[in-house]
Amino acid sequence: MTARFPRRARLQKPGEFKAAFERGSRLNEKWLTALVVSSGDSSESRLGLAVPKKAVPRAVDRNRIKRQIRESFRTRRAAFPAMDVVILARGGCLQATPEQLSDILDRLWTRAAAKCAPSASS
RNA sequence: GGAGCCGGCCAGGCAAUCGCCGCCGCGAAAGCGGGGGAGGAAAGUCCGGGCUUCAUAGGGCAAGGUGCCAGGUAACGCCUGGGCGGCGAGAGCCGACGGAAAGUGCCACAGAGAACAGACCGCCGAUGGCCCGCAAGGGAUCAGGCAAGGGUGAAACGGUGCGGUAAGAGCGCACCGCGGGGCCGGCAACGGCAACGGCACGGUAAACCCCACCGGAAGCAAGGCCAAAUAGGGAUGGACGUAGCCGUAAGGCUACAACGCGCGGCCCGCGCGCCAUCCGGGUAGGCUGCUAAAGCGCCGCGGUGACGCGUCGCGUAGAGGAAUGGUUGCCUCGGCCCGCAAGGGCUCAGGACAGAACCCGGCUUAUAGGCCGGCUCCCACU
Repeated sequence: MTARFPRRARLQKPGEFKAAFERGSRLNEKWLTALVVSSGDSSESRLGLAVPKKAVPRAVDRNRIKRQIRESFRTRRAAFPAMDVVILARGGCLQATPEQLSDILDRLWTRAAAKCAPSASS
């Protein structure tokens, strides 16, 4: 289970996204925003992606950015507490190099995990 | 060798490893194994179909579209062949390319005049006047004639030349153009031929319009099926005064003879109140539509060709908050550096345009680098 990313580790239902957007804590970094909520039913951490067409007009770029985020999540999620995270891409994220994006994501993961750790431990 | 034209094709390669999405097999499951997993444009959504639902007796009109002819096709605004016009030295390329003799409108500015036209400059002044002269004749230009030349314009009521004339004019002639008819070739668009007619008929239809053909609407979030919980609807049956409390439940106890709601202004009255089963609608959710297709490839036959027919082989992504990727190594191409060169080195965020969403046929647009075939022109050599 080291670095897998099966289907159940994703947010799939509109309700799950809605919960993150309405109740989640917002963590802002350059180009990306994370919406974190400690996951209710699942014991694993789950990821949802929101890359709006407005922020990234071309489909190729949207796919590329989603893949980069997923890859980062996949390799690190074993250390995460049970939480639901929605990563929201904002305008300008196309200018980020893969290295920059990866750094930003690392910061977001640690911040998100810190946010959820106390509630998960209790 | 250089310059260019046309058609077709590829879309960095191999390996290791960590992942993702379907399918098949094993497994109770976790998972494991096997095999498959973006494009030539998947894009723009501009046309044409299939499929689906709704509408529709039949037919007509309208909106909208198409527009040389013939063929191909399921169909098309596509493709092929042919015709005509334009461009190019050529290979070739480009063209909304039906009708202006059905009608209506418009043709600005400039210009004298713009559609059954017109005389600014100009030319002439033969003829009739005028002046000079004896006369022959000469002169100016009043009447008048002309439209060749100048000038305007996108366009000036055929063009060029010769004759002709006072000057001119299709006035006459030759050639070219034009016209209607004839003959010949062609399925046709159209082309050719000789004679005839002195020329009549300006342009504009991406202006209205006329003619011919097409022409119902919306789209896979189409549409079909299954269907939890909660609330509500209907039917049937049962229990039964109602409310509270106790009990897992069957039921028991207490209180009131009364209550609440609906019908109604009020009373009487009537109905409902609890439980079970069934039915239909329908939400979340799930399944389906969903990929075998007007499919692709080889060969043969028919056809100038688009394409058609036949044999054989292949069977090719199906997600659904949406997979098709990350990392590393080697090679390749590119870039940069060194070198006269062969070659060597650097190891770079360098590798075009771009990501399927029901499926096909087209069109249009984007596209690094490269390969193959055919053809044209120029230069050199033999």
